[in-house]
Amino acid sequence: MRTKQKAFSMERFFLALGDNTRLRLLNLMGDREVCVCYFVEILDQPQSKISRHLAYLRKAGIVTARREGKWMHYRIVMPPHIGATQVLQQTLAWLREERIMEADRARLAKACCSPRKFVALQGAPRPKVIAPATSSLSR
Amino acid sequence: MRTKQKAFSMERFFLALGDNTRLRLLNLMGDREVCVCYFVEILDQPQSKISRHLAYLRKAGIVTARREGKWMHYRIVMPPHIGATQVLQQTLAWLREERIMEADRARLAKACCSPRKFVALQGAPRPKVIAPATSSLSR
DNA sequence: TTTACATATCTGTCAATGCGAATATAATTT
DNA sequence: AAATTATATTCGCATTGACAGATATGTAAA
Repeated sequence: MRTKQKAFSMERFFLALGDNTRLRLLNLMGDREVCVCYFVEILDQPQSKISRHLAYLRKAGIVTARREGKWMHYRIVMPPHIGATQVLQQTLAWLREERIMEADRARLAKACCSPRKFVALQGAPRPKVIAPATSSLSR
Repeated sequence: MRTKQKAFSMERFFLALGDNTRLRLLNLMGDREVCVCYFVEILDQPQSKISRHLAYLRKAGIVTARREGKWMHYRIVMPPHIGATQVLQQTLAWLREERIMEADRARLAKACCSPRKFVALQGAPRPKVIAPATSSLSR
């Protein structure tokens, strides 16, 4: 059983966005579900670092995880407040406009199209576009 | 001469929003210019704490200060990136919807209407609505 | 059940930030 | 110029969070 979630807080929400690695992760997710192994390859950072930041985002209520065999897939979920949802949408739009973020997305696209070039990704499940993330409020 | 500003960074921008005191300050400013003494009274926190957080917001490029005699007035300025501007606007909208933030604004309104009830505010310059904050981009 | 792989968590260290208390600076008044 | 008012900065300490490296857990394959 998962440890009890702290109540959603505005402060925590913004703190979660206040780290470059986490912003890069959110940018890579965008509107799709991405396997952890892709993050590790694309960002070229130690796996433990990626995992820690994903956990942080999860605790802040910004992403959720789904296990599929030995792979974990992460995706963005809209937070339980309209206001937060709209801020997050704007943030994602902002990410789409940043050069560095664009470069990350390009590397991900490349890895998806020809995973053979990324030895570590042989056989890993590809990112999949998902239905537009909805706020937990708009049921 | 002011010490050199660090370049605007997305990370820094969100870190600046990731503190409850700073969110309350931004909420009180909204679309007006507010004197430090009002913040101290309304939030009922030590002056040094208020000042430190205002300095943080200033360094993050989210507010500017203007001196008028012995009083300092702070106001929100839109950051030098369209994306940041839009996120900030959404954030302010979100603040307007939060209960606790509403209560702060109510106290400010009260202090403005009858500063006599707030001894410390006798003679202090009242908050003034300003032209809608514009991004430094849209000159 | 052993092994291998993917991911998560723990450990120790370091830097950043929060805080109250005290002090410094700037403008105004006396 | 001294005293007063408004605000800013500094100090010492506690907390948080980032990091690399080591280790633990969960799942599947052999």
